[in-house]
Amino acid sequence: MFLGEYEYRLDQKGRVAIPPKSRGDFQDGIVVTRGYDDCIVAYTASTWDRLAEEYASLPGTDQGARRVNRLVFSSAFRLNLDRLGRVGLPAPLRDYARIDEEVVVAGVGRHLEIWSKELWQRERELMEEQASEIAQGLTSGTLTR
Amino acid sequence: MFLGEYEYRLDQKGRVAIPPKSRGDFQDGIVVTRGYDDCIVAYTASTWDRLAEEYASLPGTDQGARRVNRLVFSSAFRLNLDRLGRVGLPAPLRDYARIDEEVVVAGVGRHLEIWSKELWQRERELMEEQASEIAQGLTSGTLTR
DNA sequence: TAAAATGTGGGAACTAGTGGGGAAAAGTGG
DNA sequence: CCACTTTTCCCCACTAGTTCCCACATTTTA
Repeated sequence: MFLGEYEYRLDQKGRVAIPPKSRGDFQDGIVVTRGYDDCIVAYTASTWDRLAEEYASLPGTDQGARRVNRLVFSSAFRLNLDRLGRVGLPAPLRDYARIDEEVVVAGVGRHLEIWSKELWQRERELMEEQASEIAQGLTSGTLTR
Repeated sequence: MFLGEYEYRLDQKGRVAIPPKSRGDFQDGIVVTRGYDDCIVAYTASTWDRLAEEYASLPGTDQGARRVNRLVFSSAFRLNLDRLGRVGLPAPLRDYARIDEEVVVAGVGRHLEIWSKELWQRERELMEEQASEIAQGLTSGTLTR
């Protein structure tokens, strides 16, 4: 399980460090792709394989499904960590997530997310707002039992 | 079950002692994360695993649920006590709980809470004010059943 | 009162973060 | 098809931060 929040700095070659505790999970490869909210998402090889199967099983007759497939697969890059536990972020993803130099890597359960520090801080505020609302909704649910 | 209230002092490296009686509960690891009211919450490994499962079951398609996941998992750090029963508090959590040097560790049933001493004292006043009111409401409720 | 345990501080070894250089591969133009 | 240029990838070195371990002094307990 991926946890925690870590600040890193992109070097001049566009590489970012992966938190040491998580490096072992990416020994078989790391798949970076577009996340939903202007961030880059990183899956382990095995998690990606499972996701890819699900996406691939969508009906090819449906235009929406075709578009989803196009986006998902064309946005994904299968890479490897270098010996020092870094990964080079492809330019299209860097642009999408508006990453320049200061970066936050966050553990979100089954995947990592890579954010520009500025966007992360903005997102954190939104998270806190929504968390309190949603937490109230959950109060009557499973989480408090 | 965690009980009691203990004062400690953060050392220069950001480490805080865990009350001796509770140390055994964290042998398999300690998960520290953001609490709701400017404090740090510490769960045992097994308690955290149960919580994480429930959170992970939220739908990934809903933006609100994604934000909650982001907040919950990125705020949590899985650590270990050192041989002397201390744990190093990650900087993001220290900042959030405004912890500098004087710290209160409080047992709150299933989890521990780590407070800056100043905030704890303020919170204690609020607790005492509200406790009598709230207790009355609860008297006819679950607590007495 | 004595012994054990605990809180606090410091030191050393190690790990991790960052930057640079060289080789291989790919792309481009002749 | 070949040669040159550019980019990408891999490896290494240096520095800084972190973690682990130990020692001391104070407190608690028997």
